[in-house]
Amino acid sequence: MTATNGTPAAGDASGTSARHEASTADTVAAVVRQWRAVHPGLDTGPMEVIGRINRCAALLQQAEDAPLRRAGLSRPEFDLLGALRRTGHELTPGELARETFSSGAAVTKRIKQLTGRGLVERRGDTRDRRVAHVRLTDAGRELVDGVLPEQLAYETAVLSVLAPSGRADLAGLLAELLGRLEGTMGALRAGG
Amino acid sequence: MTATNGTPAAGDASGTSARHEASTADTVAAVVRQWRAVHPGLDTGPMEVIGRINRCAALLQQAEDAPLRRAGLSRPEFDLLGALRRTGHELTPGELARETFSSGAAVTKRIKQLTGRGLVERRGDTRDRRVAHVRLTDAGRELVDGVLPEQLAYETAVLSVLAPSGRADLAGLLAELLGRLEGTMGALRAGG
DNA sequence: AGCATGTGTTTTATCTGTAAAACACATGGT
DNA sequence: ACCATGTGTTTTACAGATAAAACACATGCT
Repeated sequence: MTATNGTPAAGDASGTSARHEASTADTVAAVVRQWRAVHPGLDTGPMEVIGRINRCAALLQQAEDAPLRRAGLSRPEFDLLGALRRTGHELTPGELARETFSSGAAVTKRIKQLTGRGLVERRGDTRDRRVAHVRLTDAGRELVDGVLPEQLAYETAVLSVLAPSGRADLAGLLAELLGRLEGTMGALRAGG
Repeated sequence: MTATNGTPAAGDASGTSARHEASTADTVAAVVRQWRAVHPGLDTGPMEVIGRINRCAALLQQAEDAPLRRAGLSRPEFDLLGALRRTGHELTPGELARETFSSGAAVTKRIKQLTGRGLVERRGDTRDRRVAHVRLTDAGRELVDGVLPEQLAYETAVLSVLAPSGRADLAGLLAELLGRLEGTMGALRAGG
């Protein structure tokens, strides 16, 4: 254990240490401060949004795993079962892939897994024999219905660190960002 | 701070709230609507925040991969190199693991990879022969310094779908959430 | 009917991350 | 000095994801 580095910024020679977000001490703010010290010319603004979204997502997913794992489910598995539950009808593997934002191959594996555990069932389409239809078994539906309230309660507890108005504002801003993002995402493929 | 848009349906129990979010048609809103139809009693509020954070993170990471992959880097690799660059000094594998929020084993593999490509170098500690010290090579530093501006420009372009005030509000709210989350995360292990 | 083409799904090869064990070494007590 | 214990790092075994190819079948053209 080297005792030489007690303070985060090792070489803050110039007095350009901005004070904007000293009160909210999150890790991303510290990282941004470091970058600004090394590259004073760069606009680090986007980091404060994107870095925090990524970090929040990582922390929240880790937290969400807790109630899910008690039910023996991974998050992708729960997403698949949830898609079947909330749509209320059968879905094909392709539809499930689109609904859960994962690849077709991943969906195939998950269906195989979940079928083996008796949570979903498959049947072939009678018209088009390429396609399959996947539906929840009774056990699968009961599992989802049992886990979802726990999941939501847990999420509510996690988000209770924010005031209700803050939660609403955050949901609104994220909705705006996400809506525009999902609409625009094809426009900047090779841009820069 | 206050959202300047129409108030998003935070706790609307009656099912006639379809119009508010018709303008911001994001996928999460549709999913939440489906869940409310199936389970009218559940408070789906947290989904609108957490679901959107997860979805935004997925979309943004996919987008960020573009400029990174042109440099032949994955995001975890860039995070490792970036940690070395922004701290300005050598880091041990353990420090790198903490700094990049990944496991020690993953860091070991990445270091091996990046060492093979000549982007980082290792040396053993002379005092404590268990620990290693990792530093950027000149090529590694140049690669980071070349990629970072592209990365930030790309992120700026992606975030330009939001107004500057919206970006600031979002960054502030996420900072608050993240700061509290990072502080509290140990308190609700088995809670519900 | 026969064939080219497109679509839905699965398989294969490969890669990355993780948990748990193994390993290497320092440290402190005796 | 010796040993028990703790810490930093690496290895191992394995689960999971992906891209690309393979596969099965429908559809439309001739």
